Parts: sequence; structure tokens; C-alpha cells
Amino acid sequence: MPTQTKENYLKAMYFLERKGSKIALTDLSKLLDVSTPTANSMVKKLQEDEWVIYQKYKPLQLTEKGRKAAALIVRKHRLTEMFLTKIMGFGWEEVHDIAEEMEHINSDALFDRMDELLGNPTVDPHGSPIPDKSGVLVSRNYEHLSDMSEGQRVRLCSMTDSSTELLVFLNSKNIKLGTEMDILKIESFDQSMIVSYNHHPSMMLSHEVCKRLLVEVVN
Amino acid sequence: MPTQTKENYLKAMYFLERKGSKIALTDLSKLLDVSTPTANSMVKKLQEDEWVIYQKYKPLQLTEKGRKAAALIVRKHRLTEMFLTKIMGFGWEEVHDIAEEMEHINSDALFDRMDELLGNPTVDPHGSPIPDKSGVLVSRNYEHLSDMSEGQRVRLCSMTDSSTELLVFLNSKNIKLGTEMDILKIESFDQSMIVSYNHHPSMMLSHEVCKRLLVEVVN
DNA sequence: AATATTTGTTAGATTAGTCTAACTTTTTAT
DNA sequence: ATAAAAAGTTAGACTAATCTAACAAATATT
Ligand SMILES: [Mn+2]
Ligand SMILES: [Mn+2]
Ligand SMILES: [Mn+2]
Ligand SMILES: [Mn+2]
Repeated sequence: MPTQTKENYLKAMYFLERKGSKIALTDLSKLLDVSTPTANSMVKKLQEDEWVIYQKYKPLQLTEKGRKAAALIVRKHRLTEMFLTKIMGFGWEEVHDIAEEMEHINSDALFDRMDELLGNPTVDPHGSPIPDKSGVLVSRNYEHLSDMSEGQRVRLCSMTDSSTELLVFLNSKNIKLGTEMDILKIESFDQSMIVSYNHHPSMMLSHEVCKRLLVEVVN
Repeated sequence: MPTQTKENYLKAMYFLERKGSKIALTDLSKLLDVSTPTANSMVKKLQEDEWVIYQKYKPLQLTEKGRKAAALIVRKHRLTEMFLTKIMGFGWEEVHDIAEEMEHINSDALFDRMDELLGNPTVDPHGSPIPDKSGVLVSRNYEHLSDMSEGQRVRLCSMTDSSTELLVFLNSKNIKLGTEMDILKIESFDQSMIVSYNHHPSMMLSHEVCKRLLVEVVN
């Protein structure tokens, strides 16, 4: 197993791969908050144990081995987040930083037990999918709330950004995963939406928020 | 806060202090499985932030600050062990290695929540005391089973060594914390004891085992 | 096509944590 | 009191992870 630092590099590369096709060194260095030379020398080292494929000036690539290792770290992260919320009673906005540390704990038994106590969950508290034990991640294709139309009824399933700020905002509006909302009106001027859900008959959500919420249409 | 490595040094010094008065560099290096020069250079660095007092050729000393930091790491370790056994269903022989990693997690909320879910326990699964939130450790004065006499009834409360091997051995004999035993006979030749407890009317325990078991006399 | 900008690389330095070899001080045994 | 043994220290080297400064290659803009 690589060091904690190297695990964070693999995980970062995995995220970049899963959203923007090519992995650019600059993106990696920004995501990890290190200088480009630092990231550059690290990917060269990661190549030595065949976690990544490195060729000068070419986009970075994860090997199968590197991708699997990364997925298993993500698995540990998301199982931990689920455990902290469902079993230990933390709020969804409190668990990320703890999981960021726990994901590096070397103990299959611990995470297997979490998985079991949680009943083999497939998504984390923010709706992100949990890779299975062999590192396979199946992600569903949700729609952005901002792309929906007036009159539709949708269910919140995930978000593109699970920052504490967004989660705290959603808490304040009583919006949770699974909350179903009716889109009453879309303001053409600023794309803000008026939605109705639970005991909130008329809530305004800005375009900035709607862009980040991933939903599925309820029939 | 110090690094994970430095935390392990502080904890090791804390253990040495709590049992053998003076902290010798050689003992520290053996406990941490590093060379003496490594330990030597580390204690010099620890002095810089006033975790320890270092004077050439003198026994090492923890500062108040260092002692408290160490106690709080031990607290996290033992709360974790308790959590893993009581809440997650692990055996007392499985938890130490996981706790060795979790003790470095930086989250008051996590350990406060464990403490709460456990009902503020005062001892870990091996009977070792848990320092309180301010780093105060109150340790009870138990007797070694090997020092008891024929005819006495004792309760297992702790052990001097909670190695996996001993714990697995005790499992195999159905001996747990709290198990009460009657000392039927002490073999003068090898100091082994014949004890009776639960459904085991006559169990032989070697001196090697008895030396490690800490008990209190039951009236 | 030439130039400017962005992206990536190299070189050289720094800090944390570790080692071995050689040496010194302290402690113990004779 | 001396010599031997144990404990502790110094010096010098190494790896992991990071940085800044300088430079090169690739890409985008005019
Ligand atoms: Mn997270
Ligand atoms: Mn991490
Ligand atoms: Mn332990
Ligand atoms: Mn540890």
C-alpha cells in the first residue's frame, strides 16, 4: 500500500478522471493544493510502482491497479461518512473531514463491519455512489435541477458539490436527500426557481443552488 | 498538534513514565522500534516545542504539556477500543491495531460522540483506565493473580499485557473481564494455579498467565 | 506564422524521519 | 580504582514530501 500522501494523489486523479476525461497535472496540483513541480515529481514516483502511467507532456493516466486502489479509498471514505451519519448521528455536513482521515486506515475488518452494520449501502450521505469491494463504481445519471422545467416533480438524489456551505444551506431550508419538490415557476430573468415541498409551499432557489442539485423526475 | 510520528513518541514516553519512573532513551527506542540515534534526534526536536525536557545524558522527561497531549492520545485510543467492542461488535483481541491508527485522528467531535454513545466509560476493553477530557488518568491498584493465595475468590479486572496472544488464550478458556474465580490450589513446584469459575470447575493456569492477570479480591 | 499564454519540466534547496558507524559518557563489575 | 559494559551522542547519509526559480514545450491568440 502507498503512503497516505500517495493515496490522496491517487484519489485526486480518480476524481479528475471521472469527470473531465484527461487528467492534467495543473488540475491535480490545484486539487491537492501543492505546487506543480511537487505533483510532477510525485506522479513520477507513482509510476515506479505502476499506479500511474507517466509520459512527459502527456495527460496523466491511472493504471488499472491505481484506479482500483483509488476506488477502494473512496469506498472507505464514503462508508465512513455513511457510518458517521447513520450510526453515530452526525449531520451530513459534519462527516467529510473526518472521513478524509479515516479513509487511510488500514483495516479491512473495520470497513467490512461498517458495511455490514449499514446493510451494504450503495450511496453516501450526499448521494454519491460507494464503489463495491472490488473497486467497481456504478454511478447513476441524474439531472441538474437547473435543467428541469416548470410543472415537473423531482426528487433530490445527489449534488455536484457537497461542500459544507451547500449542505448547511440545504439544512436551513429543510431539504434532504429524497425530498420531492414541485417546480412551480422558473424566473426567466435569473433562472431562479420557485419550488414547493413538505411544509414549504413556496421556496425560492437561486440558479447557483439549482445547478448543484441532482434530481430525478418523479412520475 | 504534533505529527503522527511525534504523537507516538509522546505516547511511548507516557507509558514509560507511568511504569518505570525514569524514561531511558534506550527503552523509548526499543518501544518504538527505532534506533537510539533516531529517538535521540526526535526528543531534541520534541524539546523545541516544549513537549519534553531534554538534557544530555539525563533521563528524559515529559513537560506538563507533553504529558497532557500523550494522555489525550491514550484517551482516543481507549475510547476507540471500547467503541469497536461495545458498538461495533469486535472482540477485545481485534481492536488494538485499529485504535493505534485511529488515535491520531484529529476530531474532538468524533471522540466526544464515541464517549457519549458509550456512556462515558472509565476503562477500555482490557481494563485499562481511560484518561478524562483534561488528560487526567486515575488508575486503580489491582493485585497480580500470581500474588493471591489458595481459598481466595477474585475478579479479573485488567492485565499487565494485553497482547493478542494473551487475549486469544483467555478467549479459549472463556475468561473475560469480570470473571470471578476461586483459587482452589497453588502448585508449589511451578506456581501454577487451579481455579474454578463459571462452568469450568477446575482450570489450570500457568504462572506465566497468572503474573499477567490483575484482579481484585471478592468479599 | 509569429507571439503570447498556459502547461509542464528541471534544478536545487528544505524539513521530517529514519539509518549505520564511530565515538563519548555513565554505570556496573571486578 | 580500573576495566568492561551499557547507554547516549555525533556525524553523515538516505528517502519522502514539499517549495521557488528558471526554463521548455504545447496551446491559444492575434
Ligand atoms: Mn466526502
Ligand atoms: Mn485523505
Ligand atoms: Mn490498545
Ligand atoms: Mn499510534
